[in-house]
Amino acid sequence: MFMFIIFHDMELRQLRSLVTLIDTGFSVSQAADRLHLVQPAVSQHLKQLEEELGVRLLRRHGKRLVGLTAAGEQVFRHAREALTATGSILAVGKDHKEERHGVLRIAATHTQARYVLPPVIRRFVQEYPEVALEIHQGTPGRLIELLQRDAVDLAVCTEGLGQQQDLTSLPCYRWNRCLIAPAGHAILAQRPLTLERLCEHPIVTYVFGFTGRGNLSGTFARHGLEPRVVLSAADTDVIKVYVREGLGIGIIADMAYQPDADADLERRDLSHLFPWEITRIAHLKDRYLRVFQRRFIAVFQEETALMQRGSGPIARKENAPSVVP
Amino acid sequence: MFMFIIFHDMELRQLRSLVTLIDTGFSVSQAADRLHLVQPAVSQHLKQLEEELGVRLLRRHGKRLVGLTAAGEQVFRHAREALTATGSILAVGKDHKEERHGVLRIAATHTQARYVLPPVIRRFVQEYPEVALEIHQGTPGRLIELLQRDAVDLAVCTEGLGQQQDLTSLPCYRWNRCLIAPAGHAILAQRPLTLERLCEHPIVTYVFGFTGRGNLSGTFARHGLEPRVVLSAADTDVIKVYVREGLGIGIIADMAYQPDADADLERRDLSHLFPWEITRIAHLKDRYLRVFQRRFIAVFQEETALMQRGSGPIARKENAPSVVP
DNA sequence: AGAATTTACGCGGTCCGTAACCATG
DNA sequence: CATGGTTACGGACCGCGTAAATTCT
Repeated sequence: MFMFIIFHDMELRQLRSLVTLIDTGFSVSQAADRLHLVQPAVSQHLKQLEEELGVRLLRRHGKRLVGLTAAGEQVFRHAREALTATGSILAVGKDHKEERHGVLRIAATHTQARYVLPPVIRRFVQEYPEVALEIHQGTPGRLIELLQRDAVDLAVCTEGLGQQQDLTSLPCYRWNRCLIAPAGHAILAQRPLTLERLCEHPIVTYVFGFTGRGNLSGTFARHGLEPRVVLSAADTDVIKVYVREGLGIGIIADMAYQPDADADLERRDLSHLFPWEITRIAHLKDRYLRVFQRRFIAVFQEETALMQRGSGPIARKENAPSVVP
Repeated sequence: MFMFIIFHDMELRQLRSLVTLIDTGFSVSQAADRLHLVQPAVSQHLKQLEEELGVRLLRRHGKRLVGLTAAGEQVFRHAREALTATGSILAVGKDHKEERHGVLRIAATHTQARYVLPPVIRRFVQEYPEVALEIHQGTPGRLIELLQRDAVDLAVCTEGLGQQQDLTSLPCYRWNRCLIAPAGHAILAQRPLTLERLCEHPIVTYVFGFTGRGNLSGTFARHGLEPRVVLSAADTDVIKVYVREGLGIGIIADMAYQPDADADLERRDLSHLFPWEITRIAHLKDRYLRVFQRRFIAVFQEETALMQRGSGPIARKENAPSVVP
């Protein structure tokens, strides 16, 4: 009779199952679907991981998985690192194999996707016609989540990127707000525009958490003012509609005003009232970016710099700080 | 008849084979030995990697592997990241399973191992009697290599750590040189000691690349002086022997002078002549350090700070800058 | 009861080791 | 011809899918 000591190696699929489990909010079946496996397979992966490490990673209520233990949190972090690294290896391979082919998955807020990205995309597809584009839209919080779970490659975003440890972000351009009102509106005659005067009118602007709303509300609050926001939307187009309806004056991101399409609305710069916002482009830290992904970032920076220099819809007094890392 | 499209996943063992291949200087057989596999297995891993990525990773002369391609370099970097991450996961497991058990692999130069580590180790083994210690010795360059190939956990080192991108290092204590000479030697009467006076005598000191020899030679050179080094050794003990023999005066790291054992040799401080050296403790970047490994670093910092405050062999005027990151 | 997870079991694929083959210095 | 790497092949292992059992909502 012999004793066989069997040595189970930790494998990548087990880590994938763990990470996907967490991405799905601890549903083994959903994780299995995403991984194109059946539930028992994923269950087994998790069990194997816990067995091999000799530590419970998952908190359970009976058979339901409800969260991570302290050990699980640490393992999770390193598991994501490992998967990022292996993903990078695949990306390196693709880059050297067919440099001009691939998929570019971008996530952006509505304002970015609608008003900033179009010229960038136009130039990019011209340069890389064989690269398939995916544009995802969502709140800043959601964009970050998409990056973290590697559902997108790049995110274009103004808020909430600074504090994420696992992301890298590059500043691209800065913007501020402008006022829009139907031609003939009383506020258009008032010079200079002050925070107080804005408060005299009903306001239509962004929902909190979208497109710099935090800094906007904050600025009013810091001056002890309470603007009367009659409607808030996630989406500049919606704001414009209601400003046209006469519901109130609009405060929108300046790059969202289009001289041609919005000729019926008059525009006033508000950059003397509110802090500048910096729009950044972010990706998973330590992730290998394919050449066309890096190129997209460069095109984005070039196009937005151009936009700020006044050849685009927005004329600005000073030159933009064109940031290149 | 059906077409079966078989999807080969990249696996960790393939990455391990690639990384080990490089660590062994591109010998497939040696890599296989280290991995406890046979040559064909490793060969297959490498082939599978190249096939799946669709890119040549290895440069070949006939069947001999001689180096990495550009793509191989990039893949290698990320492969090491992936393995570091999975190694971290195993370490997290061990920490939560048996926090006080494990192996601590330290690499140090001779001076550190002989004169600095002993009191640190004494305290550490008292606190963690169940942790097995391995102490490796080597040149600074070798220590870095050992860290990079994950052959040791920590390295204690004065030179060459700053420039390595893949290592993290913490400054621990600073030191300078001292002069040693047999009692009654002419130089002991000379006050103050200057670089010029040192040059009047034959010198015994460290080999270039060891224990701050670079800065030592550099200092003389910057003053246009050329010391007459009659013997250089990698090892303070050897230097002491020849100083006792009367071969010359010794210039050694100050923490290597031991008042009791070296009572026959007189010591003079030389910190007014040479730059201070900072000894650091380094580990692989992004690697998870087990609690007792972190504790070892802390003990090292505490003990060396104590040493510098004058309760150890070396009395210093000012308090040491106890650096905690 | 029903949804979700774990246990049981069998098949197919594959991973590694042995052995033969090839190339280089 | 010896050293080192690749190709060929077979057996053991195990990972996944199907199906039954179990447990919590």
